[in-house]
Amino acid sequence: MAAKPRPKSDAPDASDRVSRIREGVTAAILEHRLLPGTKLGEDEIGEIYGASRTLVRTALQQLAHEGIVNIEKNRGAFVARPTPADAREVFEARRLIEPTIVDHAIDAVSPDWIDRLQHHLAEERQAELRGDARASVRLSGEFHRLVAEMSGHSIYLGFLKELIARSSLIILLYRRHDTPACGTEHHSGIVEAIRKRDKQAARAQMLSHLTDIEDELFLKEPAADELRLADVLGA
Amino acid sequence: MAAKPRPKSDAPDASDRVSRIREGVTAAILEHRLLPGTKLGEDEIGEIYGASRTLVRTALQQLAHEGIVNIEKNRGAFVARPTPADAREVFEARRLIEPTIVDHAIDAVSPDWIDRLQHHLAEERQAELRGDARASVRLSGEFHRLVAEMSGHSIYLGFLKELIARSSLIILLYRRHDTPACGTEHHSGIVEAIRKRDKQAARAQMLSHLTDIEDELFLKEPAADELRLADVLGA
DNA sequence: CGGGCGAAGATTGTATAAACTTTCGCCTGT
DNA sequence: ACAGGCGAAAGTTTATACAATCTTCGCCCG
Repeated sequence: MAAKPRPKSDAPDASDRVSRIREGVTAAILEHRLLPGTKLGEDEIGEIYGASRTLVRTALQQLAHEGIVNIEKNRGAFVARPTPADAREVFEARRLIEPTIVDHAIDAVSPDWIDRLQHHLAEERQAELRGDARASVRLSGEFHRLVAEMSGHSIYLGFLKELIARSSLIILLYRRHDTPACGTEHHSGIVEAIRKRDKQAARAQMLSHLTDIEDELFLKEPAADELRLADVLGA
Repeated sequence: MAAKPRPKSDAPDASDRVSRIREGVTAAILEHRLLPGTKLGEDEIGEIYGASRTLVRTALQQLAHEGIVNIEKNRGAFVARPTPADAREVFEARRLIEPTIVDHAIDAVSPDWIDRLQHHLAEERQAELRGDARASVRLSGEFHRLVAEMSGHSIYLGFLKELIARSSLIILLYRRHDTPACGTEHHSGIVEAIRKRDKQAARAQMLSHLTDIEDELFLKEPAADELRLADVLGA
């Protein structure tokens, strides 16, 4: 069954050079190493990955389609800066989609998947324990992606990938305290519900988890740091 | 042909040459003039639109991301051929998202929007009356997009655009009879419910409308025409 | 001394050319 | 006659060169 005569074009083909660039930049954004508004010069990135501008451009266009990069004509690519309105839309969409995703995940549950989830939880706890904020942020998002992969719905998975990436930027911009981005114990509870095949509980916990995250945000028009100046003057 | 003297227009995308290609090809696919599996050669398209392969390639990559074109490495771009499993996922996603969209549309209702919807219904009826199947197919999809635009949710709108485009391919491949793709009278009923601000009725009618469409499909593994051979041998 | 104009530098947008992959016809050997 | 492989042709992928545009900084004028 491992035979893959024709790998689907959507496969996470890590050997592809464009994908390496895209995933590298995505990781940097999701780990909050690249801040919103940062200019992503084509030559600059090309130098780093040893690729020509053609490939860099392709990768940046994909990221723009995913909503985590803005491309301004004749000016270049920048890490996106979601507005509070964007933030509300993203979380509303997640509250709509993710409960349904866990439903399907439970339909597809298997010991193998439970193992994967538990292993992921262990990684999350480990990162949190050693105070690795970047890994924590990344793993928090990956948990949700893992559940979506488990559900087997490629459409929902694709949508959720976009929503998670944007959420990471939103949390960076608008969170109130320095609280850990995503409560690991919430994830643990969701895994428990999945293991018990308790759809009701899983949906409810996922929903309240998402609500908790959004409640930690301060979604007022003045963005986050010193950059509201740019917003006020640029609007 | 001289370049368009529109130097400062920050129009969304309509004046962009890449967008013209993308929208042209999209329209051809949505109107069922380009059939699934059709090869989309870069030279071929470039010739038609008077553009170099660079721009064509950009457009095709965007279409691939939207799911209506498959790009096979070193082989080229082809109009996508959704599987029955894809079809079920697409319609499940639509049943999840679109009722919520009409809810928001009702929150944003205004006489201007009602006018636009009514005008669209008139166009639909006109196309159906003169037996213009291609226009009917396109307008059916555009109705749903219009409601999504009305809702003001850019995230939902983006998702739905993808789902509508894929739906058009699915309907082409799997519909049972030559019934009109999308009942105009259903749309009319939905508009009425929106006009009356009756969320309950609007949601219900949208849901049953989508269910009706899916029920018209024959989603068995042997795809449509002669191409199941490729599936059997390729699996 | 402040502000606007203009040229140089830098960066992106587009086109073209080189390199590689696949495909298909044709030829040879059995 | 047919299977198998060689080779040219077509097409895609990547790189590079050129054109257009924006930004920056210096200079001149008020």
